[in-house]
Amino acid sequence: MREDDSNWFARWEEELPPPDELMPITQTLITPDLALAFDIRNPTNSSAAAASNSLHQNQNQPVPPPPPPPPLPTSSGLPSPNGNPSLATSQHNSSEFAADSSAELGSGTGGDEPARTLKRPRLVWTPQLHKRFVDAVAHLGIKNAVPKTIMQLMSVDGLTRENVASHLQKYRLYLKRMQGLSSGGGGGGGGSGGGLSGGSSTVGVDAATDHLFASSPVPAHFLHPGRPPNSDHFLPFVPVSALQHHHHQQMAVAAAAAVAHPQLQGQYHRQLGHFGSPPNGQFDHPFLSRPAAQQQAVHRMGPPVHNAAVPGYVEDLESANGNGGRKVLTLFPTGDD
DNA sequence: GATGTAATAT
DNA sequence: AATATTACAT
Repeated sequence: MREDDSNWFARWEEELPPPDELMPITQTLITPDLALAFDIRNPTNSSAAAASNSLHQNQNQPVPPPPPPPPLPTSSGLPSPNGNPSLATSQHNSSEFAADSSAELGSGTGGDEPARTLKRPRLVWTPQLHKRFVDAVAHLGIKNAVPKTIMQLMSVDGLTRENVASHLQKYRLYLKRMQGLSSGGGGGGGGSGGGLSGGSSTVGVDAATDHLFASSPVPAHFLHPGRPPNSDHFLPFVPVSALQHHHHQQMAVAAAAAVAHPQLQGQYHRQLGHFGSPPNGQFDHPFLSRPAAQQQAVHRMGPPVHNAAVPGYVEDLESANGNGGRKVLTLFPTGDD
């Protein structure tokens, strides 16, 4: 029963809202989007990456040697690039600013700005993004396909050379392995799923990111070194710039970052490249399980390469970020494949 | 410095 | 598991 109202002051503490109901004040002070406006990011990337990232890679074609990809008229109206995975399970992610202000007021603590301490979230290689990658490699040719150039060709903002390098490394292993156990079958290319399901018995133990790699057809010449790609057959590389339609404010960002722990992790999020989307209605999966699915009902042009019905690669996005609670950077896929 | 590769870390 | 990071050789 109630004691005495006069004693309320004795237990005022109990009236306080539980910790889980508290929201850091910093949360509402500065929105992530606002943060973007100031281009707060981590300078860990090399100048090249930074340059490429910071600037709009409009018609800019930083790829001197290789054959210039012809602009393809992608009739994709690009409805709304909002097919954004998880955008802001925001909680106290703006910690950077909190730290920032406190740091400044606190008398320049060592001067380590959060902006410099920020770590960018892990990149999530969506099938779409991977395809972009493959296309880039295909057009560059195996020889010129080095991280830097690939990165440039991909024109995906936020993508770093290391991202590509890491991915490339794995991808090469994948190709290697594929050559081993698939000469004619097409286990490799078309994605006849059979190729990789069996289980790494032939060559070494490698196979982890295969689903991803399998989601995108592998250009033939990848497996047969010694024959230069005839010309440009595929790769409707569409200069992202072409589609860059800026209208209202900022359209929802393409990247998503989720924070989980109040660690010293700032959040990074910015407009990530929404690469062109060659019309295609093949991959219009509801990419996300969340109420934010992206749908692109475009039409396809022409299948340059035979691609078997690729199994809907619809891994739960959750599986990617559903882990302990690391934040992940997801370049949103512009439905195309 | 950029790259390739293996090993290791998160 | 999927990426990132590191170490070392090129």
